[in-house]
Amino acid sequence: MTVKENLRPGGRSARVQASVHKAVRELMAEMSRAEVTIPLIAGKAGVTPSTIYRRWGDLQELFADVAVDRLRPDMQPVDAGSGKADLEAWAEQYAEEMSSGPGREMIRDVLAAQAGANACKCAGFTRQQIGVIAERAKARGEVFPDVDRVMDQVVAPIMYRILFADVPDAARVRDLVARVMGATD
Amino acid sequence: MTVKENLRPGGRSARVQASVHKAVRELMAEMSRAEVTIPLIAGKAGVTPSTIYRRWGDLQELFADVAVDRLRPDMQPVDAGSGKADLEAWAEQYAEEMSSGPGREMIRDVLAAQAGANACKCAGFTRQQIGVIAERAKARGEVFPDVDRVMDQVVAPIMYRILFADVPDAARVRDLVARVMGATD
DNA sequence: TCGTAAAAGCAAATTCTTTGCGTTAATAGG
DNA sequence: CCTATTAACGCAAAGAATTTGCTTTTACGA
Repeated sequence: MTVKENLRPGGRSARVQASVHKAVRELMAEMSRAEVTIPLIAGKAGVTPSTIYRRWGDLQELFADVAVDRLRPDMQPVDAGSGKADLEAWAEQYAEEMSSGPGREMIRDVLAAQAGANACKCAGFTRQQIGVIAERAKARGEVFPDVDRVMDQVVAPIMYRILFADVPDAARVRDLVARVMGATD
Repeated sequence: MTVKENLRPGGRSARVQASVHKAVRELMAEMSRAEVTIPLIAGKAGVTPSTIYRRWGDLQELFADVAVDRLRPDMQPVDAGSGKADLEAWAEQYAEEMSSGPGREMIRDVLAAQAGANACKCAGFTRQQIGVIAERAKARGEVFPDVDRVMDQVVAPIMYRILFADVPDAARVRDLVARVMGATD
């Protein structure tokens, strides 16, 4: 049931994984999530259903695997001149991406999977992005809050709202950033 | 696919719902989640599978429905003498319950369902509990932070950690409470 | 009491999932 | 360079879950 982490780039396993992931992404784009089935994915990917069942176990694990891939940041946080501006820009984009339709579904896919590793990985991505902003701020000689505190006071509230309530708007995100940047202790 | 909200207490629908919920809870107690199937639940509940399929749609929606029921608080927050003590006691218990094995599974069940209403309802329960603590504090003449702020700075970080990372320990929870109670703005 | 509509039962058809076995392909050792 | 080994895949049949049309039951209101 476990998906191999380090596949040789040219190996057969890697090719299968790539074509299955691609098939999932394409099918998700053209139909609702509930209509996507493993036989359908297998057909589009050019593999047999049993291959998918054996490698991923079930649809949820496969979806989670694909979602983590798509949630991996594709670039470093933009440099907006100061730590606060960097964090503000990053947080606004994060909130927007994550609260979009596809964003919410990817998060749900990640959380729905039995293996907690995927969710941890996502939090790791986020933490790393904030780490970059923090390092940059410190290199400039600025004071910048601990990464853990930013996770607690900015990332967690955004994600909580997305998951359990409404979509956080830009003003609220700025407010969260202002609060964590304003704290002096 | 939608489950009726207000069922007549003695009606047939209410009886079916009760027996199905009971069957789900019992089966979850005696076997792993992946082994619980709709035909199994139907058998235990004394209904036919098609009844469940028609009322809930699929296993995830049914699980979410049961989970919301179980996440509903069964009592008011205990009075520990002061707003801070109340919040501390409540938050510690909340963190403990939610990060337990069954707690995590219930949260995942709620979030995995397509209908976002269940998740909202859970956040509503939490908000209401905090509201009680806030009212009590204000009745005592204490200053107490806004409920939204407590949600952002205490509840959200706890939930984020449970979902995406590790289990928050009591010290960290106390730290979150201390911070939100210390803020003066 | 009777009519009505919503919900449940039943059962057949369809679709998905599991599994045993043979085959293929990548890797390591000679 | 060639062969042994092993992990992964394809195939196909068996088993289980899901869907659906139709009938029957039940609660509620006229």
